[in-house]
Amino acid sequence: MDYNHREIESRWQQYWRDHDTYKVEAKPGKRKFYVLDMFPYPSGAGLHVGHPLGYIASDIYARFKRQQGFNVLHPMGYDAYGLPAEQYAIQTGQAPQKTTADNIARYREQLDKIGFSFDWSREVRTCDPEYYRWTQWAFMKMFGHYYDLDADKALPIDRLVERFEKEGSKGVNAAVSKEVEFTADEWRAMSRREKEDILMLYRLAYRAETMVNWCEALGTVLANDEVSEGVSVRGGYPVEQKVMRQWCLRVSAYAPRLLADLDALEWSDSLKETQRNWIGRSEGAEMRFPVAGRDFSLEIFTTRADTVFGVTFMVLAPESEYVAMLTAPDRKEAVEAYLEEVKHKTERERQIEKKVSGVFTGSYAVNPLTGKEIPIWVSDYVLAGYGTGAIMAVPAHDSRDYAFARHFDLPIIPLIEGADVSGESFDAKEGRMINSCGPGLDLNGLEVKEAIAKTKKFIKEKGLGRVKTNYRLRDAIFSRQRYWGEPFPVYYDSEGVACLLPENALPLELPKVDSYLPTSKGEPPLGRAENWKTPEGFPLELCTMPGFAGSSAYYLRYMDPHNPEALVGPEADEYWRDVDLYVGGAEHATGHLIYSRFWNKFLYDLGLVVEKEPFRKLVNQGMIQGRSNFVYRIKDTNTFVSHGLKGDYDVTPIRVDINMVDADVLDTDAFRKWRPEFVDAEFILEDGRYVCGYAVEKMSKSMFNVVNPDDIVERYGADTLRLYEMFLGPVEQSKPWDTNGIDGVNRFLRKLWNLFDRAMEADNTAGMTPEEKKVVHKLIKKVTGDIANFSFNTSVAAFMIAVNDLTSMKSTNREAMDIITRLIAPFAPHIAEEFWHRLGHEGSVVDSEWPEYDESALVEATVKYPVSFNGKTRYTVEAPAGASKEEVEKIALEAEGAAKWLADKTPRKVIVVPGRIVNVVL
RNA sequence: GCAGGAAUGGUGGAAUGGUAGACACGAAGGACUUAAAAUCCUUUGGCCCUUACCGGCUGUGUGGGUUCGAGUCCCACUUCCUGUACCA
Repeated sequence: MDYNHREIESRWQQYWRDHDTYKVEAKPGKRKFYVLDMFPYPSGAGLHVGHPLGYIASDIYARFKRQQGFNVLHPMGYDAYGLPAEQYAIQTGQAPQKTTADNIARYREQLDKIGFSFDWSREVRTCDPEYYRWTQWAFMKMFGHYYDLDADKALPIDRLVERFEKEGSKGVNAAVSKEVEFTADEWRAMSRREKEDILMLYRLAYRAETMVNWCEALGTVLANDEVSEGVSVRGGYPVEQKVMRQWCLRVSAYAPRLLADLDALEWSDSLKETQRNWIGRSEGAEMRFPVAGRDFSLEIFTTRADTVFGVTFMVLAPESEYVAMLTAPDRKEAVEAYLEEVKHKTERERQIEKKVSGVFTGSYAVNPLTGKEIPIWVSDYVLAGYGTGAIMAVPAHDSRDYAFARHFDLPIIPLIEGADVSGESFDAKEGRMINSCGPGLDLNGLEVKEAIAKTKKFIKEKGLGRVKTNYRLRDAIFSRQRYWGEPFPVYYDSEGVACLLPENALPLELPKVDSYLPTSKGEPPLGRAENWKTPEGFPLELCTMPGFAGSSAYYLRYMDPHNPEALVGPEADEYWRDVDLYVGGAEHATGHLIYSRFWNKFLYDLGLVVEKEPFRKLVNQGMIQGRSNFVYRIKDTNTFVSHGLKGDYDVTPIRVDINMVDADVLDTDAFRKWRPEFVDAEFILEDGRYVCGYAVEKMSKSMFNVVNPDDIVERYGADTLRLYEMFLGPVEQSKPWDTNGIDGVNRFLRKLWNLFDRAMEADNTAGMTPEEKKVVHKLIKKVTGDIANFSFNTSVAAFMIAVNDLTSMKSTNREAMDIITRLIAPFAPHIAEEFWHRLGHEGSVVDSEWPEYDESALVEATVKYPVSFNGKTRYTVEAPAGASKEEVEKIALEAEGAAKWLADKTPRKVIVVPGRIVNVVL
């Protein structure tokens, strides 16, 4: 009987469906294991061979754990809200509800063909009202809480109101957008509107003015990467900087915990490091510089308190509130001109150009340590969003300040012994201080680190400022002027105050609209929805939530997907707790993986989840890149020249569909038929063939390099696809897709099939021979270890070796086949299921027991000899079965010289092979 | 600039500090076949020696170091990838 993958795979997939094989329930008392994949965005292009890479790896792991006796939760769903569906809707008028549902159906069909062990009864879709009611619910909870820094957790906003009523803002230590001070009496005297405005500064989900890229023509906010040189990438419409009222999440309040809890996670160092950088903790001091002739001070943040004696000017961010306050009347025109210039640049442009620009305000600050007056400037190299939006400039020891000082010819005072600042600044935090002595503080001769500590202490004692830790992590902007997302459960009352809908109004369903464009008044598309108001007639929020909203807590919903009372019920949460293994791309390092951790910590503070971190172990699978092919058109002709000859012509490379190319040789007839403009194409061939060039790029439809897993499954089978994707190399590594090796993997499965067939025919009921036992147990040991280490390519290789060995020893042993069936079940579940039933077992191989290996089976085939050594020590030499006693002894004795360093140690075992010592075991 | 990672045959890639190149692809040769496909066998890092598959030398980006022994550990450098970037 031949290996017929089509028949086997469709039969067992049907069996799994019929028997609900992958359905899982919480079983208190049984060890749980939660394996999760980052759920996909169902794009119109369908899955390509890169998508399943991580899913296959996690599926193998999930099946392995299940065979080891764990109760494994392995769900799947769809991150269904997103921009592409909306763009498509705008272009075609098709409802995103419909296109998304179609795409999901297609994804499901493709996923099913690969034989994953997902429990589909737990599927979630972020665009499903029964799911997103919990996204809206979480938002409401965040709106209703603030972050108390003394309790170091989120507390109900009512508690804050109580304190305000009793004591005003005094003693309240909370994460806040802007410090405000008021007494209890003042609070009580405030209007409702005023109180709400104050509370908005504290809420974890809050509305605030934020700087955005606004494109008038498109009627929407654009991300920085959607803007280039002041115009929108799409359409080329002008874009300006604009302050807009946006919903935000106070993620920054959790920065210290997000940083601290990173340590205990089993994530890759690089990913943890990326998150640490993103959170960006820096310790420093906040200092006040009095403004000359005025009764207020400029607050700045610095990590280099030691360099105060070298401050020769101050710089404000253009958006800083200080600018208006400090601009002298005679400088007003110049400053305003500069602000206008900056306004038309995007933040990104400001960063890329790096052209030094700025303007003097006409005001001076007083250096609190020297009493000297220093000019205050405005420049866009200072960011409004970090620290206080103002800096003290130390040109000798900061490269940005240095460039600015050189450009505007401001003084530069070196503060570190031996630092040459004639050509560039000396930024390193090392060396001995000089020129740093003033009234009350002398830093001269101190090391930089000592000087920083001493200065911090000084400014604290003298009341010049305070020690402060800053974080780079900013609050997340949570509004989008788009249609295809979760509506906010928010309305605006007659005073314009943002209010929550009652919880029983959830889910607030996304209404139908007739067009997905902004309204003529420039409102988001929801402005077109009929009756988009509360029963009382108050208008509902028109923005929707961003993509990361729905993906922030989906892992919790899988635990208890049909619970109508809660996102996750306490029993389900107590049992499943957290994700033991999370597999997905590293591109989410600073997005989803921060937001999810934040979301989880918030729910943890509320006592709704038991674990403070959602993802215990994380594996980032590499990307599978595409291999694009190119043809070379000679400029202004319809003649194409083969890759090797293109150097002789002036050519334009054009991507061609890889389906028309076989081993880089173009099918010229197919190419002529591909596009009307190529019908008359002429070719200049080499050796009678047209050879294409190639490049490794992202796999994408627009690059014509997409390989569809369905085609591979159809031709070779799902088991081959699964094994091959694992065999390509380490899961974590990115690699281009190439089909060259796939025959080898398919050949292996056919060999395994034949080996099994012969074993069944032989009807051999004897036990394994020592040789068979050795092969099989070596395999158990290797595969068990490799799966645990996520090293699937080497396990596939181990299977190949074992099958080759058993084939060449003409093994027909059923016990050996039984063990191999269980071992290969996670990798190639269809063929394993087939074997399992042919071996006469009941039930699915999914529930078979993972084999234990027998160390003695491995040692048995190895000879051990006692050998005397140095006339004192006795130890054993372990050698392959083939080596003779004399040979081994001789080698061991010859190695005596090399082993002399062992003189005062007692070796237990020296492992040798003919020719040299391999290992000395102490 | 900063951070993290990587560099091994024609290719993808293996190697708890212990026979480098597992396994696979590709290539070459052979068997079977009218032929092809499929399958099977042999060879396959480089160089050298030999009638004799015996043997030798060399070899994991470069230069040093630690070690009886280094692809692996340490230092410096080169190149590439990935992330991030005026964060004071």
